[in-house]
Amino acid sequence: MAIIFSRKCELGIQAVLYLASAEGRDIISSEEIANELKIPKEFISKILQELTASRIIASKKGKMGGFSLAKNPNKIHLLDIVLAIDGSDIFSKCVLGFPHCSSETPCPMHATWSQLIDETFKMLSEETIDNYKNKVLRKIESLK
Amino acid sequence: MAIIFSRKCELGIQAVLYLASAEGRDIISSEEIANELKIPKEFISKILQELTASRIIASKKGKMGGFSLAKNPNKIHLLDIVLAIDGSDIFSKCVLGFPHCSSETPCPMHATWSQLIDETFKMLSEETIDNYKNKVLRKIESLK
DNA sequence: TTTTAATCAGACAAAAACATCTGATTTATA
DNA sequence: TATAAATCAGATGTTTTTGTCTGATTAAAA
Repeated sequence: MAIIFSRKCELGIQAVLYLASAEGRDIISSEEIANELKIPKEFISKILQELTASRIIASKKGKMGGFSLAKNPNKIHLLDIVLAIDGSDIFSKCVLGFPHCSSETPCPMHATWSQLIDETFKMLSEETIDNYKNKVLRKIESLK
Repeated sequence: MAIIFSRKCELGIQAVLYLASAEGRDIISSEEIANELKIPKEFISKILQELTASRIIASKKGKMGGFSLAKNPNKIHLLDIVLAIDGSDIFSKCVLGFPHCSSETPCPMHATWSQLIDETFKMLSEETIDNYKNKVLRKIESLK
């Protein structure tokens, strides 16, 4: 089966969007995020740790601890999260799995695929969490 | 790590392109394909079996047996191979992994992502094996 | 008719991704 | 100061994907 983003990356984006949507409320626990997004607490905790290490979000330990965005949501791009969790392979690796695929030794699909990937990269690097944070609450409603 | 096509799908496209590039030569063994593409014979054999079952390629059993395209290369689209091996999830599943994502209950990225996926679908459904078969030989040269 | 060389089918093995568990550490509050 | 509630770190378990192996079947050629 083909996939675009790993499960960890999907949930990482969901979680960051949820944190952005909770503006005004200082700190959110991993338990609340897990409950709202209907995903396992243990798994999202691991992902939140990775995002904290990448300084996309910040954590506060101890009682009343939890997570918050590390910067203004209009400064966090979708691309930041994708690179932090999945890395850059999707943008650089050969779509047909050939080794050393480049414009010098292109695979058959290199030219056509590059265009689509460039567009995808552009979108992810331009769109910010701020642009999406309101939409996530509506989606969460539909999960209930 | 994120991926687009599964490894089986990558190699499936490679193999079909190789068969297309060998026009005039009636039948090609899985061993030749494996040697040329520098991939394990056993693995590509399994993939060739799947492509045979989907009637994208045809097989001939027994001594001097092997594989050939099941139809004219300008009738085989990249999409046919992707659907046969990876299915349609990549075109229909939510990019953020939410359940039941649609234009009625869209995820935050639904609209932007749909555009990119539609373009990708269009490309894969329009481009034929015929358009790419010559390029694969040049790529194979670079593997040697 | 026997041998040889190929695909086919299904079981098996290894690696990666996904998910969970346990215990340590941190910090607010009673 | 003791307790409770949170993150953190690392080990462990499970599932999926990737890759391999074995034996059966098929068909060409000696």
